[in-house]
Order: sequence, then C-alpha cells, then structure tokens
Amino acid sequence: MQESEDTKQEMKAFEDYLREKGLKITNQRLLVAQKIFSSHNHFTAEGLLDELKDNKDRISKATIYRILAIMVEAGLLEEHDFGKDYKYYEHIIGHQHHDHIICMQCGRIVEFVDNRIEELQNKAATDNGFLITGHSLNIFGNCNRFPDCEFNKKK
Amino acid sequence: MQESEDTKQEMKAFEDYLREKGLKITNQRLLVAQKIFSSHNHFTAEGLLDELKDNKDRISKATIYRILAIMVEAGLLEEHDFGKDYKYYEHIIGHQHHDHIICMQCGRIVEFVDNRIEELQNKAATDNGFLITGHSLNIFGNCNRFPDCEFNKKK
DNA sequence: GTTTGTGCAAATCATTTGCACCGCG
DNA sequence: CGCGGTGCAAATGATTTGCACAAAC
Repeated sequence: MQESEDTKQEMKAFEDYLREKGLKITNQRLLVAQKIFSSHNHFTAEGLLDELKDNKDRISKATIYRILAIMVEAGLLEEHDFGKDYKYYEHIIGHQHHDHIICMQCGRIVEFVDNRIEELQNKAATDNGFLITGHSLNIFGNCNRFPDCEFNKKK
Repeated sequence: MQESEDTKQEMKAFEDYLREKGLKITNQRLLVAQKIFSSHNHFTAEGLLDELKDNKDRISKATIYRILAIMVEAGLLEEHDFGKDYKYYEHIIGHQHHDHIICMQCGRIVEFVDNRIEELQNKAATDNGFLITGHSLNIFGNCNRFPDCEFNKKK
C-alpha cells in the first residue's frame, strides 16, 4: 500500500488523536486507517473486512467495528445511513461537507454540494427554535442513463 | 376510538387497497389502521404495540410488522430512519410531503416544508444524471430552548 | 372448504460485548 | 510489568420467518 502525501497527513492526524486520548497505536489500527485513507469511496464494515482478508494480518470483525467507532469519534470518519440495514462509512478528513445521491439500481453514490440548500436548512432549523448540530440529506434515484450502471453492487 | 371524517376516508382507502390486492380485511388490520389514522404523530412498531396492549384484543408484534409493511406498500405510511436502531412510521395520507427536524435531546420531531430546498434537490439530482425517486432530509439539533423539552422521550 | 392471516417461538443479521490472552508503552 | 487491545464466540435488539391453528371469503 503506497502512501500519498495526503495519506501521510491523515495517518498523522489519527496517530495524534490516539496519543492524545491515551489510546495505543496498534498494528490493526494502523492497517485499518491506512486502508481507509487510501481510498475515497464509501465503504461498509463488511467490505473493509473483505479487503483486509487479503492482508497477511487478519483482523477480526469486532476489531474493525471498534476501530471504526474510534475514527468516527475522532472526526476522521462519517457514518451514513443510506437506507440499507448496514452502515456506510466515508473518510472525511480534508473533505468539505457534502450530501449524497444514491442509485437504487446499482448503489452508485454521488456526492454533491449546494450551499443554498445548506443555508435553507439552517434557516429551517433556527426558524423552528432549534440549535442545529447536524443533518443528513440523501436523494434516492436512478442513474440508469449511465452506461456503466451495475445492479446490486453495494459494498 | 372515535372516527373523524378524515379517519373514515383513510380507513376506506386502506380497505380498498386490501380488496384490490386480494388481501383479507381482518380485525387486526382494522385496529392497527384505526390507531394509526387517529393520530398524526410519528411512532415506532414497539410504541404501537404498547398502545394496542390496552385494547381488549391483543395483537402480536409479528402482525404489527406485517401490517406496517402492507401500509407502507400501499403508500399510506412512510418509514423514517432518524438515526436510531429502530424505524419510525408516519401516516402520510392527506399530508403534503415534508422533511424533519429531530431534537437529539428529547426526540421531539418537527416537520417543515421548504419548496426551494425541494427544487434545489431536484436540480442536484438531474444535474448528476439521476432520475429522482425519493429523498430524505433530516436535520438534527437541540430544542433546549423550548420549555417543555423532555430528555430521552422516544416512542 | 380453501386460502390467507395470526401468534408464537425460533431465526436473521448487523453490531456489540464478555472474557482470556496478547502486545504496546 | 500493567493496562488497554484483540479475537473469538456468545449476546443483543429490531425485524423476519416457519409452522400449526384460526379466520375471512
């Protein structure tokens, strides 16, 4: 696994977080973080486990979940619910906030940003007396017009 | 349980759907539908079960889930994922589409509509080559400023 | 009468957790 | 060393399902 400059910085942020919290820097944590930082795709715990099966070092499912929880807590990862019965994760360090459009046919996930929507959401929240702490906007549709739409690809 | 005019029409829509699909009109289905149509609150399967416990007729959890599935399929009910590990349902017949703001402290759910957001979502989808089939916009926040905010109320 | 619905308990499935052993610091 | 981390298997919790009995048409 080659390390880009970005990946190096992200790894440093993770290690700094671990040290800061008095958590240990283990092989499993480094491997998982590296795998995650080396891709910008949305992934599932199961999918991550599969990818790491290839590795000489086997990592248990329980550990995967435990590490994902730490990274979410650290603000390095975001957890998404796209309507399936498992969660998706996305590494967000150095990524601006965005929303998602999910293809119901092939599972393709497209990111988009619209600052006007963001503003209108803030307005809706404050108008209703809420102090906004987060939001989730998912658009579901069909990307059939794309030539490479594959059915039931999901992990 | 008194039946308002609205409730009567909603019950009729449900019964029509059942007949149309060759499904039977059972006591359980009528009771569940009536309980649902008699309130405009968001509810969970568990909560619905509790409410029906009071009734002389006991309905099993399995049946609740089966009936909820039918009503969602019929377009009478909408299923929501508000970030908890159970689903919320909302009866939507005769209700215009709306999004939700959820209080992370007390679980209070406020509905809002913003047509500009709807338009911008449609634009985002079509701009990305998607044929939009649905969307879910949830804003999470804190309604602590409200005097009657109760913590951990959730069903 | 048949066929579909219901209740019960057992099965699923993603995620979490208890516990004995392992390895970082 | 000593405590947090890991792997395994068992626990959890919402939802689903198989099956025998009951109710609708």
